[in-house]
Amino acid sequence: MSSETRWLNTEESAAWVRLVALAELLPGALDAQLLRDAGLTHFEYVALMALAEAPDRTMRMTELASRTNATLPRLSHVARRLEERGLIRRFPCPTDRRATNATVTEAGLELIAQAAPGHVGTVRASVLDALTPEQLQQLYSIAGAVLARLDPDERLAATSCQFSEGPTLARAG
Amino acid sequence: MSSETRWLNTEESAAWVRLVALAELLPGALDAQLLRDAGLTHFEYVALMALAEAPDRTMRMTELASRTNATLPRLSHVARRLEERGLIRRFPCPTDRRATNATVTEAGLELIAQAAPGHVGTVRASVLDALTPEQLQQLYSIAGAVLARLDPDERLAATSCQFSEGPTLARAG
DNA sequence: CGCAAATAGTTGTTGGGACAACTATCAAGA
DNA sequence: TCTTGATAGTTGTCCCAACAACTATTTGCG
Repeated sequence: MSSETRWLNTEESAAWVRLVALAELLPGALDAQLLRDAGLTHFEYVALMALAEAPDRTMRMTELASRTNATLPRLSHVARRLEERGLIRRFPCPTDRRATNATVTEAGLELIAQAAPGHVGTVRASVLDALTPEQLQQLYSIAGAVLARLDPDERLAATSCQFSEGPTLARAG
Repeated sequence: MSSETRWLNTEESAAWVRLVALAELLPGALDAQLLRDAGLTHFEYVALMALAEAPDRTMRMTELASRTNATLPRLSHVARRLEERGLIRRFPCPTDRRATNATVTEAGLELIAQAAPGHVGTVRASVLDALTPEQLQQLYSIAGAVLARLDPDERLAATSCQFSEGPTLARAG
């Protein structure tokens, strides 16, 4: 076993408590706004967004799960619900009959196009506007260092920019 | 309505994506280790720890809920489960018959004393050891700035040090 | 070819958290 | 005093995520 436990000193404890509080509150705040304004959880929003920005607005379930940091069972349940609401479609992959492809429908694109401004507003109001440009850069580095520990495979690192002024959502509107 | 949406620029988007990934992965990592090694969720661990460090190892349900950033219904359910496991006891407050006090039992103290080293190890391995002292200070400031937006009442700010080398856990052992 | 192992996905069950509804008690004021 | 409103807590219901079990297909290899 390990030697004597190295307890946290004052600075470590203070930073840790705040980080835990942040990790606890942030998901709820994101879900609350999106559910209220668009009837989507944050996870559903991210999944639809990932599909919207994929080539042909289509992606393999496994790849989508990886990009959104979800297990395949979780994504499967969510995909069923989204499909029932007409926001995505699923169809078997022609080249690999084990696989399933998912596509955002027009209704799905319209929904995220409608939801995006409010979501970005929440992101700014609750996080980005509270930080200086230096802190934004620091946050990037710190989160990167921690993710290297928490997510060694860097599945999430592959997540593309979800907020570009890009043409995807413009087309969707 | 608001004017044109200010979409995120490259730096903002990159930092945001990482922060979301961190907030998504961290709670699961903490729960996983504690559940595996002590049969406790991270929330249960924090609640027990808060009670262990309270005067008389006792706290009002409302205050405990506030310190752990839980709604009262959530805490009530958790408290019932912890009480069924013999880790806490609940009894009516003598001075206010609406209120309930919760106390950690000896078994509860023993469990967290046994769980604490592993938990601190996980905290170090997954977060603290990945950061420089400067980054630790930056994280403290950044999280503080964001919490001021997410948690304006600063309920969590009152959370005391949960990791001191302090005598509380020593007494518990 | 044929079989074992790995991969892709779905489904069922379980457990926890959010929310609403409810009871009980306290506090403030006419 | 009595009555209104606020406070403290519990309970019930619904929804979502974790996990395990399962089917189906593909791949690797003898």
